[in-house]
Amino acid sequence: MINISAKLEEALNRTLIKVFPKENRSSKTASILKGSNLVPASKPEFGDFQINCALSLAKEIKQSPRVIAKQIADQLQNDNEFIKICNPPLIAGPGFINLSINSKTLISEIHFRLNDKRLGVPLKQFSRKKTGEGKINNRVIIDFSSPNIAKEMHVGHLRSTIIGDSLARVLEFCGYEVLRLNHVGDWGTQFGMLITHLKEVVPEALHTKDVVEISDLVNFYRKAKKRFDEDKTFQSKSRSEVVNLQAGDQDSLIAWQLLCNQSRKEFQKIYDRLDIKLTERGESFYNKFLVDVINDLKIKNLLINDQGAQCIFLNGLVGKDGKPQPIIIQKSDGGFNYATTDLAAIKYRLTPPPHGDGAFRLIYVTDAGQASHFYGVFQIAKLANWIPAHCQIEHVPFGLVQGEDGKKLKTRSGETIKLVDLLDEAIQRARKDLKDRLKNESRCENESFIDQVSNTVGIAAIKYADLSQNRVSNYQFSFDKMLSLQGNTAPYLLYALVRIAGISRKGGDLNKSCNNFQFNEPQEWILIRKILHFDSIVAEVEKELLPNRLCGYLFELSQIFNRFYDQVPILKASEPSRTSRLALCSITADTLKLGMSLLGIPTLERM
RNA sequence: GGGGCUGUAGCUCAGUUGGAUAGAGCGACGGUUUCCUAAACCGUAGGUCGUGGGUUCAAGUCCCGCCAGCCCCGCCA
Repeated sequence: MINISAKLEEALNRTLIKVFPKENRSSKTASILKGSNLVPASKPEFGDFQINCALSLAKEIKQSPRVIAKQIADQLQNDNEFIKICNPPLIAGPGFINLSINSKTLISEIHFRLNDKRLGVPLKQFSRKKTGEGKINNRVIIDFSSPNIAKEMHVGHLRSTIIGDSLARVLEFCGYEVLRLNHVGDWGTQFGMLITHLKEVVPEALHTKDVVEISDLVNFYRKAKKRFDEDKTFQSKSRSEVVNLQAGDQDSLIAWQLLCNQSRKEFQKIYDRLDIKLTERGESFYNKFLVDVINDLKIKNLLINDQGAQCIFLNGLVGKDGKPQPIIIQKSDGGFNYATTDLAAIKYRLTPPPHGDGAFRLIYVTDAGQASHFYGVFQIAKLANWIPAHCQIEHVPFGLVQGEDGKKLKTRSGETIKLVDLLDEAIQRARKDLKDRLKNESRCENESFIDQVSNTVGIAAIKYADLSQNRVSNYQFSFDKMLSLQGNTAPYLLYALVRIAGISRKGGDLNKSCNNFQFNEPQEWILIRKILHFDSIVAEVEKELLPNRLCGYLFELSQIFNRFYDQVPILKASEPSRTSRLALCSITADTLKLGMSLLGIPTLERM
């Protein structure tokens, strides 16, 4: 109801100018009336929107809130645009004005939704600031997932990957050009030992293509790490290997590529299963810009040499000992660290093409533990003037994944859980649930149906459980809860869609149009109002970057639909109710499908 | 020591930026199936919003203090 609320807002502003002429407003009155005075109703029984400003004005203009509310309400009814879309305002409680949209307007919105693929969600209007290519700049970079080369993806990558993907989908839908960047850990000291180990174990890999399948990279990493910890000679070889690599030695680069490619294949398997698209651009990409970062900071007099390291001291950053806390940009041995790389990345991402990405909004989806790191890095970028005024850069933090014991999620033996295993277990459990149900209901389905359903349900459950929680807090991982058939879970939402598909199979034409919809039941009106809220929810997620708001909405929509389905006959209803109700089913299905797709979750016809 | 996040029903969590009697789900208890998938629906019980102050017509929400838990803090990312 974004367009309706905009119209009401305009009508309200016209009204407020009449009731409180601008020239007569005290500064306090003006500040109260500045900004939006129309808010969504706090409860359904209060209507669709409410106006609260009578309460805040009472003291200032020395009139009772209800008297003020009456003046506003009376004046609203003189506004032609207002009376077209809204029922007469009601004054309630101490001085609230409750507004409810009239049924004619609601029905015409329903007609509009039936033919609108975007379901009322407007394309975002971007600032007219141009990119280097001369287009209006709508480019956003979302930095998410970011596993480390030669290590397996584990639960730690789950939230970043799932939340980042959903945010990318939402922003794309809103009209952004989204660059999804996978900032993989493909550079650093660990490559010394990996390459040394590789050269010794499978030397032929360097000169012959595809002779090595490092099928278990983790194992490979472990062995290299073990040797590094135990063997002094290996250690020194590894250290010089890092130097070789950074100096661009041919063999070292080949070995490095080999490791990266192998990891890439492993990562891709997971991304394919999760249906997540990412552009890989690892840390190594920024190597050639690191020196420029140091030079630029030097020129701007921001660097301080402290014990041989190039540092920046930010105001207010204090260390354990109470002394100012530096951020190290260049180590005393001349090497760079992650702060340097992140700074180079910010610079590159904001620089217009062809020397950078030219994005105007940067989003980093990483765990909350990195909050202070990003705070520091963003501050430095600001000090160095790398962030143009129209650009925004934000860290989107999320909490830990915990087990049902409230502790960090681990296997029984205390090891990190592999992401593959997590997906497999969810699917396998979904499969078992499905088979039990088929047996109980004496249904018979073929293997491919069972595969498809359990796969979809399992992945959906994992994604939805993560997304449905406010990302800031820690999240308690539980297979039982996420796969449960009741409550705010993926299976519950999927089931609502399956019910609608069932209606369609049993002869309900969901594409039939009609121009005399008729709704008589309260369940219908509740559903209509919920459906029409979709657009403002998407707008909210775009702004707040909180996918759980969308999940909460979809769950409530499913609940309201289930109630409607349970209490109001559809196929057996007489016309025009039958067609009217089928239309509601149709838009509910479209809304659920679109909403789920913004979460990165596919849907089913039967389950 | 400094900083961040969290604290809401037995459990897991919402709470749309200060609005009306604080909401869901699970679990518990009770009910509903000649009818579109009952994987559903309806009802009951359950609260000093960690705590103490403050701001105001109005505070779970804003400010200050305190308590508890988790996380981060010099050459790892």
